[in-house]
Amino acid sequence: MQKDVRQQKILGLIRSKRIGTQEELRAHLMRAGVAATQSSVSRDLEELGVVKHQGSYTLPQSRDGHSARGLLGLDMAGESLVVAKCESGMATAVAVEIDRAHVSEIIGTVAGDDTIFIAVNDRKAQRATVKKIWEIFK
Amino acid sequence: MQKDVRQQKILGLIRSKRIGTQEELRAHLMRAGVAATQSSVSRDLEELGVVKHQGSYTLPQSRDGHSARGLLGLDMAGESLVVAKCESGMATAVAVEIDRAHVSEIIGTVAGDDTIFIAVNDRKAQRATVKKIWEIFK
DNA sequence: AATGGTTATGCAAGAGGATTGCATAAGAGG
DNA sequence: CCTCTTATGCAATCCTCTTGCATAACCATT
Repeated sequence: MQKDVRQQKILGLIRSKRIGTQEELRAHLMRAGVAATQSSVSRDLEELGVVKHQGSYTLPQSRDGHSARGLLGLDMAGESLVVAKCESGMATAVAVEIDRAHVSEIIGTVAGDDTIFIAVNDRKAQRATVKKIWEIFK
Repeated sequence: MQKDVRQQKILGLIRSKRIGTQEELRAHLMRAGVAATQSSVSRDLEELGVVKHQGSYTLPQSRDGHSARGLLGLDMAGESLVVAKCESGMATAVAVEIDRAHVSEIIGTVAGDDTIFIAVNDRKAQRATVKKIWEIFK
């Protein structure tokens, strides 16, 4: 499926560049090897919750460098693990918050000092989980 | 879709009756107005995490909060992880007990506060592991 | 090891949703 | 009103999920 890849690229693009129109975004996607029509871009922006602010697309409540309550990043490992990187010593706190959110795809979490392992069932659940956790901490 | 209804009925059935084979389960489903083949039943049981224990199907989950020495339930994630849910703070103790049992399929365990990740090789080992651990604590 | 009973699974078909592009409507700013 | 930009109804297409069939794998017993 093309959609997830495209949306990820879009997020990357609007974070790194000033993008003023959907056609402009579309051109960048093209150059990145992702074909898309303006229709799709429009629908993606809607889904991602991107807003146009002062003439360019941006994520609402954009993070200004400092991490969201201890969470530094999310990665996927294999097809049934999501790995969360946290600030030193914050993993447990972050894990508690994730647990409290009751993300349905999450089967279990184990926290170390600055890393959390999150068990899920498959790639699909992985994607959904990353997305949801990111929502919690954004 | 038929699937959700069928799986709910299955859960109800294995909780209320002693069911020893998938054909038996299938017959009960029929009587409840849900047609199904043995293939579907097999896949449902897999998805639901149902385990055959002492000759009858059952869920590896303690219903009544009161657990078998700290173990609340077992789940499978992907094809090489078993996730054990424990009472708060009990994960390490439960893990020690699991380790002591020397379950041959278990490659390693990591315990957090109330969750244990248990690494195994494949689906088959997963099933065997859930069964064996459940038997230890039952 | 063969057998009989039970359970798992590869494959292909069908059903239902999700995704997309096109055309076009709606909106925004001059 | 005109142009540029964005949103959306519709239809075609693509995918994923579900299922049954056939059969393989498994397991206990002899």
